[in-house]
Amino acid sequence: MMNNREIADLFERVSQMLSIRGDVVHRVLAYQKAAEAIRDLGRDVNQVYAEGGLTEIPGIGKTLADKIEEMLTTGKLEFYERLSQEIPPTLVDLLRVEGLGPKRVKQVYETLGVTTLDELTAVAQAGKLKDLPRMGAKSEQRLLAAIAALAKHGDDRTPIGEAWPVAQAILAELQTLPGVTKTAVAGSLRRMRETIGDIDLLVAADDAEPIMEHFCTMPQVERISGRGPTKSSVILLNGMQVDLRVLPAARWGTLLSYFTGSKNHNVRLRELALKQGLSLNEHAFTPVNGEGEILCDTEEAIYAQLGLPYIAPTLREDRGEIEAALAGKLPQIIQQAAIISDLHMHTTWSDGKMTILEMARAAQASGLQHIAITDHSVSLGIANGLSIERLWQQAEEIQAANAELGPDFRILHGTEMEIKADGTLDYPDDVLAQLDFVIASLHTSLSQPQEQVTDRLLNAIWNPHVDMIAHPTGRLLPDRAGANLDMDMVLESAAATGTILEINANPHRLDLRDSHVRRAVDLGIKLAINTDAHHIAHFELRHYGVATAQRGWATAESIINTWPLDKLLAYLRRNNQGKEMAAS
DNA sequence: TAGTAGTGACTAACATTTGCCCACAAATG
Repeated sequence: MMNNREIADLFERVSQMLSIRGDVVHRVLAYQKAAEAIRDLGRDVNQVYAEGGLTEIPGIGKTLADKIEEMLTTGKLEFYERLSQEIPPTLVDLLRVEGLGPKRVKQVYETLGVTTLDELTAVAQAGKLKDLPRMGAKSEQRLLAAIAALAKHGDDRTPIGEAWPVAQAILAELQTLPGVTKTAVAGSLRRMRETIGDIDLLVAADDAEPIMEHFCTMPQVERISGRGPTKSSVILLNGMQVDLRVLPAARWGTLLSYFTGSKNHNVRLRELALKQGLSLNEHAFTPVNGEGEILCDTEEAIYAQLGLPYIAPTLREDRGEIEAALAGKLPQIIQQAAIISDLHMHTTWSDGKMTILEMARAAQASGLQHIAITDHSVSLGIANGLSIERLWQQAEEIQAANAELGPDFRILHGTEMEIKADGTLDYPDDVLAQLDFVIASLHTSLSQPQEQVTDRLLNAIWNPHVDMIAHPTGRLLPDRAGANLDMDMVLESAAATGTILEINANPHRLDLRDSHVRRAVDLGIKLAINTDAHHIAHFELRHYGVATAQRGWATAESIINTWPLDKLLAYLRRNNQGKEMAAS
């Protein structure tokens, strides 16, 4: 049985093979779009197929639905096998080389018989590339350098938590240069995607040259991959690519909008502009037949010109936000300022680095009104999980801390309890009943078969005392995929029981991920944005979680961290009673 | 290829910068 990722990967591959073959762009795009749609579906494609709903997925018509059916039922795709006879699938690897596109790949395949990266390296070293039409010695050397760079750094996307600080540091430096009036992060980093391909930076200044010069000669630059009057691109020593664009401040809005993307969102905006007889680019709106640029110094002005309400960067993925904006149905997405609690954190009682009081004081100082202390449970020995006896000792310390902090702040006593490999929970019900907030989590045996690991999670969800499931899949970006959960069942059960699902704000987790958040919101599931802090410094990671919630179109009402304490406690009480009644 | 209109055919994605070779491919959102 193939899963979403496998089907998306195969469609992606087909799309690239078609582009090498030179097929019409619409066909290439259709497979590309289908790959994205399946990858970000937020549901198991097998389930959708079983319901007969494949063609309701945007971008999936009859032809592609048939192909998905073939893959799901036979595990293969005849079309791909046939295409492979014509275009060797290994050619797709060549596209990863910077500077090699579909046309060149086809050229080296047809003229030199090159099908792999190794063969490409060999012909380049032998000097056979430079004699091809429209190639030369420079191109050959460039390609060899690009192949070396690929081998050294790979082309994997970077987790946002690693890219963000790098971008902020460079931006802070550029900000100090003379003539710089504005700076911004753009691209997928501004849209807060969970992983980042490259860092896009913008600067407003009238004279770009000195800024480009400074940018290209920063000590952390390994090499310059492009340098022009308004746009430069460098590779850092850590392998990350950083692009910089410099334009005058009067064009800031169009520049920021263009560079923030997504590409598909931009295309949609430009289509809308064309319907008004205006061409939109990063410089301005320009009447298609005539003079008179319309400059936009803010993004708001662009959307206003197009007759749309402002669309936040975290929504700009062409996943229905344009249609929603046109219909006046954009969600009022959650804002970080609305958050008044953090319900998942650790202290020195288990594997945290700070005491209960230190965590509480820092949380209060950062504007929160209540928190839950949720140390690990007994069976997670590696994290010094709490025995029942120590749990009650901790309760006393929390009581004392609450007394000390006074009425304006409240510490809830909770736990992050193991869901053990056999599916049982780490504390008995009578213990859980005495806690303010019970989290259940998977940390071990994540690689169990889907049914088994899903059953473990469902058992926890249906327990009357379990209030929330933390980081449901247990994934770690970029390398650990997490448990192979049946998310449809997990989400349906959470909806049925009122069990809260966490959006873990740690940028290596962001779990639930955005597409699952979107689906959870549709199902009316309540969500929590928690930092899972092991140190007060980790409270600063909250914005990653907020952004993920925004990317899932979550409103404040869906996020329990915006609720006052009495509302939260009433919800938890009502839910526990509801589950108990359902169980009896 | 998808979508729409109508059962086979037609239309449909924007707009730029850079490098390098000499008219275009690749890369960017």
